Amino acid sequence: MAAVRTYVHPETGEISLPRVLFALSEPLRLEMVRKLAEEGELDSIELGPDLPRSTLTHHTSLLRESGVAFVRAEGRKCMISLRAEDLDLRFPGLIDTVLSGYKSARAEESDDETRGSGVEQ
Amino acid sequence: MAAVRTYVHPETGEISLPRVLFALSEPLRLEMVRKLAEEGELDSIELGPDLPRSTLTHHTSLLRESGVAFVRAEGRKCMISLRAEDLDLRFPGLIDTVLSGYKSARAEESDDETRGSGVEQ
DNA sequence: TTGATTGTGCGAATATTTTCGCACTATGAT
DNA sequence: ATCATAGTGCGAAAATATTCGCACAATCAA
Repeated sequence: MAAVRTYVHPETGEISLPRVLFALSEPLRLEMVRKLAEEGELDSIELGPDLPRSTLTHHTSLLRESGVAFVRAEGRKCMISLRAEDLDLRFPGLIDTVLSGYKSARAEESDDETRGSGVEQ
Repeated sequence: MAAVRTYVHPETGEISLPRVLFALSEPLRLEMVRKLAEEGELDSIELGPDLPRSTLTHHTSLLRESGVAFVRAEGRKCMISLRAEDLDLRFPGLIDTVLSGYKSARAEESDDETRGSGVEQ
């Protein structure tokens, strides 16, 4: 037999704005969310290849508990996806504006690096 | 003479997304930001009438340092305003979507209260 | 069944945040 | 000058968050 791993998720209507913002305020998690938005469902190792496992679990749990991510067991793996539709129902436009702001700030940073170091491709 | 109180603010281009999200992830500060958005410039006491002064200073400093609020001395008072234009230049739409999400979640909560307690106005 | 892989949960160390009293400075009113 | 008011900054306590080793459970493959 098999006690399949299950995960509890807040319902869409119960997702709390401060908790979502808090989840997104951590650079590591913000980057995870970007990956999920761009690449769709990922297993947790793809989400944080260099992190110790227990640290990874910590962050994915936080994303799940805050309503940002949906988690399901798939064999040994742990598949994670962004709850984009739910978030958009609950807080319309939020994830999009956060991610596009993140993207443009990142683009700017790599500009800086390129100019600052004289690196040219 | 008089060493007038001055406040340092990050430039628009230096405002960091995680820091802004973190600033907004605290319920107390989120409520402050809502007040600032709705009522315009306020002095710090209007922003947190029931808070101890040093706690108030802590939160307004955090809002200022994260680029969310602009602070200026006015006599003895400390006038605080939302850096709405700067934030919108840096992270277009962010503050609006956060505040409208906050508003609708709040509306829903008071719905709950009303229904739950049978209170009717 | 054995072994390798993936994830979980505990517990402890560390770091960060929050709260707030208190002494102090700046300002304005009398 | 004196007094009351508003705000700041320090420092300490408490609360939270983060990191991660380690033992363990679940799954799959051989």
